[in-house]
Amino acid sequence: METILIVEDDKTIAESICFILEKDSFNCKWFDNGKDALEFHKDNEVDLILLDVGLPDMSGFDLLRKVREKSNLPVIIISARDDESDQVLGLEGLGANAYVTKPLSPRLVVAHVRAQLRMVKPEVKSGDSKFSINHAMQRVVFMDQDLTLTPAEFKILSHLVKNPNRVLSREYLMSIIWDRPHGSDIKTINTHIKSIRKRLHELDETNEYIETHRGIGYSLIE
Amino acid sequence: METILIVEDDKTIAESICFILEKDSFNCKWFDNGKDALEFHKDNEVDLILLDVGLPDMSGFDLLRKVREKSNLPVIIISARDDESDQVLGLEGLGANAYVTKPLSPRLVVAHVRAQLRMVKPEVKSGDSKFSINHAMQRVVFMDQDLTLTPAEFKILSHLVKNPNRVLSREYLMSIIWDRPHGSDIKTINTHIKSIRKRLHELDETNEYIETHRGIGYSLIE
DNA sequence: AGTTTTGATGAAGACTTTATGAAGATTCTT
DNA sequence: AAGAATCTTCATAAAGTCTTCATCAAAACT
Repeated sequence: METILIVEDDKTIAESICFILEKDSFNCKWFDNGKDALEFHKDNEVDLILLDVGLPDMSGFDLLRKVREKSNLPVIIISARDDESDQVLGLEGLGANAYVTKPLSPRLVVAHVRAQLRMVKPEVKSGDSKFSINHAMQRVVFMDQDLTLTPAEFKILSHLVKNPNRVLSREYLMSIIWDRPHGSDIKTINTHIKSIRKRLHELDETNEYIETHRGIGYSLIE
Repeated sequence: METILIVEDDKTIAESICFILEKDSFNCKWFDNGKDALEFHKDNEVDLILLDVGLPDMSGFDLLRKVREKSNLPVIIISARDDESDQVLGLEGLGANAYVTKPLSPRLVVAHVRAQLRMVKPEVKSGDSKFSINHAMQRVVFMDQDLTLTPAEFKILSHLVKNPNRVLSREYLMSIIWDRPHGSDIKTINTHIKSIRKRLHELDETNEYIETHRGIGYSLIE
């Protein structure tokens, strides 16, 4: 699952973009300043950066330059300035991949995100985890084998894989499964977890990968 | 040397872009109408298309759609219309890669061209696949035999063959079949898939090549 | 220890999605 | 305009999935 980094000091804009991206099953991280964003990018896997050039603490162009020193990932620039020289500088000089100007439409931004990610090769990259997500096939890969999962199981497990060593509450997992509010029993999650565990056991009997956290929810152990 | 195809009916604009591109050691072909451009694209290797959506003979979006039936190469749209819905349609619906609006600066256009070409993905080679596509004949070749397919079937199967091991949603497959928005039932795809499967079975009973992904769509297994 | 709370488990049935065959509508060709 | 091919819709069957329920097991609390 792709992680999008949003660097934008306007909370309203950031939230509306995040909302659409997450509904689109992108993983979305928002920072309102360049320093924290750079920090996060250093330690985490990021697939694309949405970058506002008008940041309070440091110029967005400076951030882009720092990012480009280390990686080649797609960067989409958000700017209030509709000035051509900025665009050329950002695109050509520093290697941004696209440019949108304010006032911006969240839908258009997401369209740009998809347009960029479409061209990045669908590499399944996994660190040292036994899990990775094959988004193209809507499958979770476990120890180099495709897991056959039902839609609900896929949604739950992919979120657990995306947030390893982190407890996800039943309420949260419920909200993932359904598009709209659905007055179902929270225990339903237990049953889904049960069947996910069963499928994992079929491939590896030795370990317990999904840990129960009493009264809260579940987490995936790395 | 990369070949850029410019489809633009304004000679002044086309020439100034070509001038810069060629100075930048790109190979540049200019057409003032979609038909000739499509013809050229069919028979020649093209690395990127610069496309004006306001063409006299056919809509630029139609051209983009036709190009997308056969290839996945970067397309940058040039438009006089600064209208959001057009942008979203071009970028998201049809797979354009960037969008610039008139009045345009040739330097900015070239910056976009470079930004796109920098990330062109390594081609997917269909070496050991049982499928190949004969575009000229509008045929899919399966185990060295020509499959007789209806137009809709060809469009669906060729896209599946071009994206093996990848789930294509029903919505996406619908958009492939129709030139313009068409308020049809999404279940129509099921029926087309059924008849494609039937034709494949006539040539090979042993295997299931098209896999159903519940709630999403279909994929072709290699 | 005994009681209470919470989670695990297996199975039943409700529900949803897809497959299928056939009929009707549309488009294309002649 | 007729006929053929194709596309879409529909009804129903089949398959797959989700939720609930009853029961058992484990942990927490007194």
